[in-house]
Amino acid sequence: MAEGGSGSPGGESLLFLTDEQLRKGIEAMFFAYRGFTADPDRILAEKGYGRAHHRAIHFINRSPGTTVNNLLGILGVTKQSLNRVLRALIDEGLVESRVGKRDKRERHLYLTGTGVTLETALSNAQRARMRAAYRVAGPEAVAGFRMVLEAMMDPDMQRHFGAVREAGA
Amino acid sequence: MAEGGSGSPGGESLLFLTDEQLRKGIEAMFFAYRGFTADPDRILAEKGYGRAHHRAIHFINRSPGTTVNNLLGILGVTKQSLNRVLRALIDEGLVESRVGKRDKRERHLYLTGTGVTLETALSNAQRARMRAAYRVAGPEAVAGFRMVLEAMMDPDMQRHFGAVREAGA
DNA sequence: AGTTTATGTCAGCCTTGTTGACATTCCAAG
DNA sequence: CTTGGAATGTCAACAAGGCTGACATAAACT
Repeated sequence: MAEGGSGSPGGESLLFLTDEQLRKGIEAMFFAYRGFTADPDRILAEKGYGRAHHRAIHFINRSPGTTVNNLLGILGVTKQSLNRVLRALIDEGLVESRVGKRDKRERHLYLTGTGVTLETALSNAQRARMRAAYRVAGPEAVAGFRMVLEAMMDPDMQRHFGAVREAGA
Repeated sequence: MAEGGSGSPGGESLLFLTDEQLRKGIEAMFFAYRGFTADPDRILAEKGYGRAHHRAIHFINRSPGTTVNNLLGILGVTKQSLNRVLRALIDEGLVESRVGKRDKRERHLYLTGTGVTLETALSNAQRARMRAAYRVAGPEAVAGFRMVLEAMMDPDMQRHFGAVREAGA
């Protein structure tokens, strides 16, 4: 179907990027993102949480002691939206909020034992899916995967990507 | 941080997939998906539409004449949710709904001229972003990217992926 | 004739995003 | 010391877009 008529239809002739090939990339992102979130979503639904809670938990786990403002920058939502989610997590004992030592306005966020337990369950599920995909695709594909994804981010987000700084309380 | 201590920390030794490398893959998906939807989101917001409308428009454009049931399977939402979106698009003249010739229960969906115009704007923006990412990453990376994404999909969705059948009215 | 299928629609609820307004705390500059 | 502004929290209201349940209709199938 409108593959170009020339050679190999498997998507190999990638020097010319036809609209059709780009369309497939777009749809691949759509379908893959759904698969990517499916397993955590199931776990979260059982506990009465949503994807927003997952994101907060993930980034607090990645950078323990991160501040609310920091999280806001990474997650790209309003403080009100984040606050609603954080309040639930704090009230239910998954996240601890400590007043900053140097700057007492800041709140530093940490996962509690319960929080770590949920985070582990979530990321185990997600890692299993990703590991399976990696295994099917092979090592070179993984490198390409990451390279394309990184190039697709907004520049501001590339800054946050992969940076695990411990954010001293 | 827990990068393994051995060789190249850039994420090259991909035969052993450390949790840290998988975490980076997970975050890459998160940040990249945001970048991926950012441009269309801006265009949609101007017109008073959302991502749900975009998805409907995209798949109707991909498979003109597709039925509502078909779309439901692809999009993975309830008919009530989809119907709300479709009603808006039909009322505002972006989508046309034709009663099926063979089976008159079915409605076949088509983009109108206006619908095609918006679709073009949306996919131009998205394709530009993807083309830029592809160019930065190179042809081999693109192949890997697509391979990993396809492996990350739910099996049911792999069925829909890339299939452009014209769905005879 | 009765059942199933495809669709539409109404009502209500939830999550998660938004804006706007306002209070508190507290660092830092004047 | 006072004031400005930054960081945070919180209240209210709203919208998009998911969801469930219930019900209606028309057409197809058996």
